[in-house]
Amino acid sequence: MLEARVKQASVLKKLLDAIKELVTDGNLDCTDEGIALQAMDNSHVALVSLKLVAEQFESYRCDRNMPLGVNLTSLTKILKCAKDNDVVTLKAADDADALGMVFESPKEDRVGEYEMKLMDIDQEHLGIPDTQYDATITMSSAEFQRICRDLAALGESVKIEASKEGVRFSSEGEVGNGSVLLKQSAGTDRASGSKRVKQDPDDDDEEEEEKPDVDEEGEDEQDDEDRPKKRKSANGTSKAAPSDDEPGVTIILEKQVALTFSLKYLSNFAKSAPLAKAVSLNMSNDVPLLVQFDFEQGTLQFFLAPKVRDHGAGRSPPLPLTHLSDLR
Amino acid sequence: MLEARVKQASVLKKLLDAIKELVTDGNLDCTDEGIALQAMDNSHVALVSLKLVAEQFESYRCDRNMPLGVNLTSLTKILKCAKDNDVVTLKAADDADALGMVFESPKEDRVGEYEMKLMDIDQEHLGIPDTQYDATITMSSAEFQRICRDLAALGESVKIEASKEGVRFSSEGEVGNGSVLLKQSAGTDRASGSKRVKQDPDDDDEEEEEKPDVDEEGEDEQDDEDRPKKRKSANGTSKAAPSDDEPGVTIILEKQVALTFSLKYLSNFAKSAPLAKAVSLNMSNDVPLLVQFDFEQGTLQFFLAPKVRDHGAGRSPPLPLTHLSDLR
DNA sequence: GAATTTACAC
DNA sequence: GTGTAAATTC
Repeated sequence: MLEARVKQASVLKKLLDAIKELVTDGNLDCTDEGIALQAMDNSHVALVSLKLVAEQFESYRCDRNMPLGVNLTSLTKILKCAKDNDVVTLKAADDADALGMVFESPKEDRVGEYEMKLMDIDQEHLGIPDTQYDATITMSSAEFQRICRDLAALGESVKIEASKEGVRFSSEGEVGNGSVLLKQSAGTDRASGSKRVKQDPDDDDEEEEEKPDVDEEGEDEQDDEDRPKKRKSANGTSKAAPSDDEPGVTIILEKQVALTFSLKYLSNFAKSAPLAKAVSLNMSNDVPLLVQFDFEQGTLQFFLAPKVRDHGAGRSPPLPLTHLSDLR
Repeated sequence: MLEARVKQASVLKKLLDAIKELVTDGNLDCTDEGIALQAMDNSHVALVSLKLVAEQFESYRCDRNMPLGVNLTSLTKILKCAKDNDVVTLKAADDADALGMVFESPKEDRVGEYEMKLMDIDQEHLGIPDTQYDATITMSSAEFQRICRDLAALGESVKIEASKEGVRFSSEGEVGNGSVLLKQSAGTDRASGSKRVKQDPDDDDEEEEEKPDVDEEGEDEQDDEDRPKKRKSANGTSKAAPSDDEPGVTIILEKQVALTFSLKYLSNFAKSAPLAKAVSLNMSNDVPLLVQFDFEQGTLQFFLAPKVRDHGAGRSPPLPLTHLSDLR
């Protein structure tokens, strides 16, 4: 049996807003480690992977592994019945054909109890390889969303180029061309040589926590320019930039990378911005992009294969990620 | 002749927004006591009864009784020509075939004059019986609206169950089931035995006025729990809970009641929420529900017959209230 | 919260 | 085709 308690309904609402347009049905895989959802998007082009870790629930109990097949549209409808500050308890009996949800107002003077029918979903569970990425960009998720929205007005795809100085997003279309260059924030230049460039979802560090005085090695290249005094610890790929207010831009670069992606999908990924102040874009040539949002309760990852290099002039659809091997 | 002056056009606007979807035409019955409108909804399932009392107008004069047949859609259009803070004067000559409206800005630097054609409407005037209700729930009108909206996403009808501990709204549908339980606020437990459970539209008490130090009898059952310290005076059925900020939930119970109603209609009633912070739900078994909003200028009542008990599984339309006798 | 757009209903 | 209500966006 499952009983998981979440302090703020708003977290779940934001999660569903973030993925419901990409995925309509999926299994909530409940284990003693937490709740995970992994699914291809409806056109089998992108992969969504959500992890909510058990420790970050207000309380969590899951006696046995169970995949709960949910329709995300229905789940969204029911979550709309919760106010943002409500405490949410997810409940499922071992043999349940329904997911129970209890919404309690902070003052405990209102209790909503809802039950949603479950469905059987064949789960092609993809083990996601622990890729070493050539380039990892950490930036404000809001800024990422803005750039996607702006460039989507111009063209269908965006070229993302990561270099030592910064990252450039550019798009071409009928009305015109556009590009946005984000320069790396001061004091965060981590060029090649560092072997910390990896995407490791099992990393135990706290997310969204600033630890300003625990900067490790690698500070030698840093010089104090009169830039915004946001110093990012940038400890690993899967970790978003610290979030005092607005995260700066951090680039960890093994190798220069330039890849082109469908803006339709990136814009969809960017809808997760309310979940986390920072987003990381992880790229290697000819490997699917990983767009990752780390928030207090867990991690939300999106994978998208790059477009083939420039034949078809942006008209070619993104590569489908149908098989696990495609993720390599 | 009629000449009635209203300080705030917004009150009339909110009133029209509240009922225009239910009723398209009706008679404004003008007497020296005030202005009343009573009409069945367009499908003759619900009854709307509005009373604006003469004393609560800024000035009021009505020499002889006259029913002014108005099209509420047209009236809404004309009221949109008034700003919320405008002073509105309604004018009608004794033999008038038109209703005159004057909108004056608070600074008196703008005057709008409008005239709306009247129509002849056969008025089947229903004397509404002064029912004693088994259960009277007073609660935040906004919360009532929220619950109707939430449950309408799940099913077509809602079961309302009033008991001593609280009131439960529940609905069942394809996606799932849902229920909301509101607990009675602390210090307001008024169980059976009290003979103050009646719906009396001629009650002279002030509405929406807190009189905190004039609590009458009936406080004996009250114990001080460490709940929110809103103590409601709960003086009578037709009186909404006091409204410092958010009214708590008050239940006056003669007898436990459980009735099922069409959510489409209840959601429509709930549109009156902007008129009053509190709403009262008055129920007896097999008798139409009374949903009542008390505001400074008067009272707005909605009556709706309950659905027949559970054959047809929520598909049966609500009972029409075609005849007065049905209201008993 | 307001304004716009879209969808539905008359 | 018009007008209103709901959904979405700013």
